[in-house]
Amino acid sequence: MLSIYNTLSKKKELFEPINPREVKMYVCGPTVYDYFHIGNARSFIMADIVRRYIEYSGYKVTYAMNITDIDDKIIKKANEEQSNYKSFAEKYANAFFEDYAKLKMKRADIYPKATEHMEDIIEMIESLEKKGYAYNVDGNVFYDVSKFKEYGNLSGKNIDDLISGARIEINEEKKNPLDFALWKKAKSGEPYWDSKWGKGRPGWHIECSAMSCKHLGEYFDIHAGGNDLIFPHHENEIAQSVVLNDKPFVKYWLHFGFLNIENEKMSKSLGNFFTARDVLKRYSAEAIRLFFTQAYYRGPLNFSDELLAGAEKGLEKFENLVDKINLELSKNQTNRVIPEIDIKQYEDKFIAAMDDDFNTAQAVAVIFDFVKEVNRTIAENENINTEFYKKVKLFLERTAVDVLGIINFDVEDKSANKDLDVNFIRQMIDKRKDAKEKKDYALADKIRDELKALGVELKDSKEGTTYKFVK
RNA sequence: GGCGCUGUAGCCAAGCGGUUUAAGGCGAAGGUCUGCAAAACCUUUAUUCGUCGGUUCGAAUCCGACCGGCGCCUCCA
Repeated sequence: MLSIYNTLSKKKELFEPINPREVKMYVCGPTVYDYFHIGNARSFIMADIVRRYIEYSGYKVTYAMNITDIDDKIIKKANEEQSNYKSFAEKYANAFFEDYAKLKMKRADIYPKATEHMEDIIEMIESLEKKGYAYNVDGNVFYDVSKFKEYGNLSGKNIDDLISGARIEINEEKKNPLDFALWKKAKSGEPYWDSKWGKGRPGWHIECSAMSCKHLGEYFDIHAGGNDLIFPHHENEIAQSVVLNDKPFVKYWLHFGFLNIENEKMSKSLGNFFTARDVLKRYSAEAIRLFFTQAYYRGPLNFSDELLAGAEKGLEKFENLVDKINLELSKNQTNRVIPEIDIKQYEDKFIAAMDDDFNTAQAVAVIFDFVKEVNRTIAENENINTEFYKKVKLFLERTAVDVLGIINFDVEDKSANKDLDVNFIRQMIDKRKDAKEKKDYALADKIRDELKALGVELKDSKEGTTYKFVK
């Protein structure tokens, strides 16, 4: 049975979805004003794994990730570039989808955009106003936090402490410094939508309440996001949705730890970030995912080149096995031995690990243990039946591919030199074989070195020489 | 100041009361195989879990104090 740490109760809880076979999940997506960084990627990837594991567990998951395509930063940056906010946001939304796919994340079922839900948002604000939880000050509409008794439950804060805190902005229009904007009046030149309060745009928090409600319902199973969203974003969403729907909002709240650089939070404002796009130029998606899965999703994690390189190295162990499996599968050898391997045991361990609040580090360890046993079995047995490789592949596909996304069975052309002719490689291998038979090792090594320089690595085995492309 | 996270080998990181005289990965050392490589496999690499006390038959795991790192409280994954 799966248990999940719920930020709301600050405990691990047994996962029991509202509907027995179906899970509704909402993840706070990007504000499309820039490329997302590798820290953002950690949240998205871990959310992706949570979703995939729940699917693996037998549930149907409806997964929604919002795209915030109107907000202050978008307007500001679009202005700086002298472009229209709409095409500006679209450009980065497209970039988001590209990077998202490159990181091997499974597409959400729906990507609601704020600008496409204006009617729902406005309706919600009107309704909040009607219920007495919102007030209009000259075209700016605020949520009256003092009216909502449970405010602070998620983040473990209480209103009095927050008020006495010195870091809250002073805004003359607000009754209470904690009140937050539901509707922002448009300044001249800013994009706007018409409403009963005048021309303006929605505050950030209301869009998630509106879109999650519309696409997942008033009360749904999982809402996830980075740690920094707990307060005020998610707290505010709760305040809005609970009042509007008069029922609880979300059953399980999941929050992801930060990715740090030298023990400091990676963030746009600190400037210490790498875009996912740039990191992907140097490391494979699988290495990035392996790196993230080797740590607990809730804790902080340091990012460095050295660490990523280590993950990339660890991945080679998988890749070599994958190459071997693909090769064997192409042969279809029957009437041979099928060595015994207790796959069930590994699957049980994998499930036990993931069931324990998505302990991916443990799950990855199970995969490494499995791979080690498979390699040992291959080394110790000759004439292995293809059936064995099929079983091994099936297990890896179900776990390391479909859930964790750290292994890839598809043959990818990693060659830096795409013009290399395969026939040429074959010829060189044959030539080297002759040289080896004549014990002309100097020539054999020279050929191997030359191919290596072209990005082709040779491997000799009893069954002949194989090659693979390397970066 | 309030709330929360965190301190385990050279590095990263699981474990959170007995099944562990502490998983897994990277790195390092030795070995098997090989003409040599590469890969793979085998062996070694924490008598110890920030420090000091306490609870317990038993603690890395619970409690207390102390020391250190980080985050949120303002937009932020």
